[in-house]
Amino acid sequence: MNVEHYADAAISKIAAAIGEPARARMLYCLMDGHARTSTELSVVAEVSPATASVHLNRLRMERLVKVQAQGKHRFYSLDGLEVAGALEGLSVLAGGTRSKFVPSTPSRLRAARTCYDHLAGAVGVSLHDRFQALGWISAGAKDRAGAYELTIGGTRAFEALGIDIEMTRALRRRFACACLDWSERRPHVGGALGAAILKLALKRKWVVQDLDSRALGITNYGRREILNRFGLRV
Amino acid sequence: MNVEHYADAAISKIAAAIGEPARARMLYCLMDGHARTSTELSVVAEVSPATASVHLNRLRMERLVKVQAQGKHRFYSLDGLEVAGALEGLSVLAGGTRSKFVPSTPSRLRAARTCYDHLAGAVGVSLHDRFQALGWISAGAKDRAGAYELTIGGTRAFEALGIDIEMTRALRRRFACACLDWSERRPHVGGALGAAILKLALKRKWVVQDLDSRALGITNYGRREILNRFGLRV
DNA sequence: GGAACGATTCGTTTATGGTCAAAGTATGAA
DNA sequence: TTCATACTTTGACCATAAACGAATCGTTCC
Repeated sequence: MNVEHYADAAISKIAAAIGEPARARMLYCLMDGHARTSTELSVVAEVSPATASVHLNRLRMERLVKVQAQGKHRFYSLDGLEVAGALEGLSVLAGGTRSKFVPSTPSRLRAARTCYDHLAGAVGVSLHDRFQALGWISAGAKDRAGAYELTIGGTRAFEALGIDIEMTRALRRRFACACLDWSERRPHVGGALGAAILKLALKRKWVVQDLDSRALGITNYGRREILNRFGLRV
Repeated sequence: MNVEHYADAAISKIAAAIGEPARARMLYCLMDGHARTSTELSVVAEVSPATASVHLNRLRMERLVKVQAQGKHRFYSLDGLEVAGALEGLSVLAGGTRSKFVPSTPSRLRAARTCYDHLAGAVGVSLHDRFQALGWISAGAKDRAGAYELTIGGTRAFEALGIDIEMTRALRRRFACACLDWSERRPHVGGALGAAILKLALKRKWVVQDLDSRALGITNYGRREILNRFGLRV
């Protein structure tokens, strides 16, 4: 086996991994920072699940994506910010001066949107910051990067809003974690707690879901509620 | 013809262009910022001139390199800093943390080296600045970007050093131009005059050439001469 | 246990694209 | 003009890898 150890060879392998339409579509889709299953990505890439699996395996070999098993699902996501950085470098070339991939999405996506199953966009980030400022959540232990602990006050507050924390904790997934929002470049609340918050916001009609996109519309009622309850003007 | 107009498609085409070993070698080689002929690049890429030509044509289509015809030579160089930026983004992934392409070249390259057929590196840049300060060369007309004019004093001075200016002018190539030095990020003297200066420096044994690289060694004699003649400590 | 589902592996087909020899074009030198 | 050099284009060949159906593996839910 001929081991290549020159930088240009390493670059070419990585670029080749990106340079296949189906794989590029997957990576581009994952640039919003959240994980997706191989089936979801096969739809995005417009290939069969079998083909998507092969592609994802290759991307994993090249350290472009990482995978996290969760029950019978396997969630794929970009393996680090450097990967997003490299993709952005390429997109600068791709788009000429009109780069900036995220702003190319409708601007309403920036205000509020779903990120897999939780609340993202400017609203998601604002809430995240507010929850921290109010002392409802706090950064978890060092060894569990990005995880959040719920404080006693936070538990009471979320319960008061109508979220069943005990049941949320019982779900087989990370309870609460920092999910990096690519357009905002700042984290919002992900995990089971994030999902519960989105569910609540939808149930209470603070936001309404766009059927064929990840965009969320904030209702006037929701705007008032968020201002009153969290002191946030959105 | 199905026109793709999504960013992921554009990214994949560009990444595919980079993701071929021979092309990656060419691009990586051009990251030092100076232009090379297709023949030179065919050696770097370890393919035949014909194959190199095909590759370079594709890189040109993707706006990764640009070409500048000069007599029967065609000089290829990276098409803009964005390209170097994108390549660096990839090299971060490729090399882990050991990226930084330019500093990876031996530090002696920074002192003095050849740039195609003329003198580059810190010494080349210093001399360029000194020639301007002494009023030997001056920036040419606006419409000939990067070209230099030789002043009357400069003509006398170079003639006194032993450079046949009339003959140098007769060569079918740009007489004198600013050649951007990637490691220094500042220009040195290129063109026929630059080549004549290097030839002189080699003939007078101010510098000696490393056989298997572009590095130049400055002799003690050369150090003294450059100090005496130009007032430069190198 | 077994049914249902998600995901991966295997085997085969197909096509894209890298390769170079040879011919062609363009420029410079004698 | 003629030759030499630098480079590109063309055409034919071949290897790599992308694609999918079918079979398999692994997990969850009755």
